[in-house]
Amino acid sequence: MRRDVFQAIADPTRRAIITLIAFQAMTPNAIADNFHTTRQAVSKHLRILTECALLKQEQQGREIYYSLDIAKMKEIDTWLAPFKKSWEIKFDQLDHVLSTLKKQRK
Amino acid sequence: MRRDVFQAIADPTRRAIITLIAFQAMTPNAIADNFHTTRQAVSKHLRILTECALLKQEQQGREIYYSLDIAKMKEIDTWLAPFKKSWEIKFDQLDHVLSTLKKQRK
DNA sequence: TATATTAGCAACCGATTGGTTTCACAATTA
DNA sequence: TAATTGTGAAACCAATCGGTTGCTAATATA
Repeated sequence: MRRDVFQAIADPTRRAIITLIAFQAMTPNAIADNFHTTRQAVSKHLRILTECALLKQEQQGREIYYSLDIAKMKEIDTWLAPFKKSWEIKFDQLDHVLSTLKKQRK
Repeated sequence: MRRDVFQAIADPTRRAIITLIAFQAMTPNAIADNFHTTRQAVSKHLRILTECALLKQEQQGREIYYSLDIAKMKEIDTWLAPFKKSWEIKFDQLDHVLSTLKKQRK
């Protein structure tokens, strides 16, 4: 089945899973503990996220650790990039102020 | 009906519409000319995009011009921002950090 | 060896999706 | 005024979605 990153992140539960495992790899059971659904439902979400390469699997004994593939997340940003310029121009002045503040802090 | 930006951009036709009208406002008929679907199908997409505030309408006589609300597009970038930091680090560096963390966990 | 744990798959279900055709209505134009 | 044009809404349809329950396979543990 053809999977699309944009279709994958359309579901709020899947976005929550992405945020959840962003820092550390987790097993399906551990992930499911964070949601009010069955383990099987979460398993389906993991399948969809894995099929579009947003998630990587690493088997450890009978456990499978799922982790986020940051490179694939960049795909969303790539699509967004052309539009991004528009709002960056709008907040250009603010950006300038912020970067100046950062430099001063360092 | 509850509309979500992420659900809105999940459809490839809707993403194409966004790209199409990014530069200039267009009428439903003009937009529909660019797709192999009926005008009514495009009208539905425009409704969904408008409901989640990605599109703005401007009536001119009997014509309605649709334009992109760039500010709403930023919402996607906002969700992406925390992850963005990860891929902005050089990838080999990130890989090193991650593998070190994994080894520490074991 | 027997039992418990971890995980994915299959079948089913109601709701939603994206599409179509048909229709209604307002604004332009002949 | 009558016909045309631009648009949205309604009704319908097959396909997909997110969820459930029940099952099987593999690994770990008593």
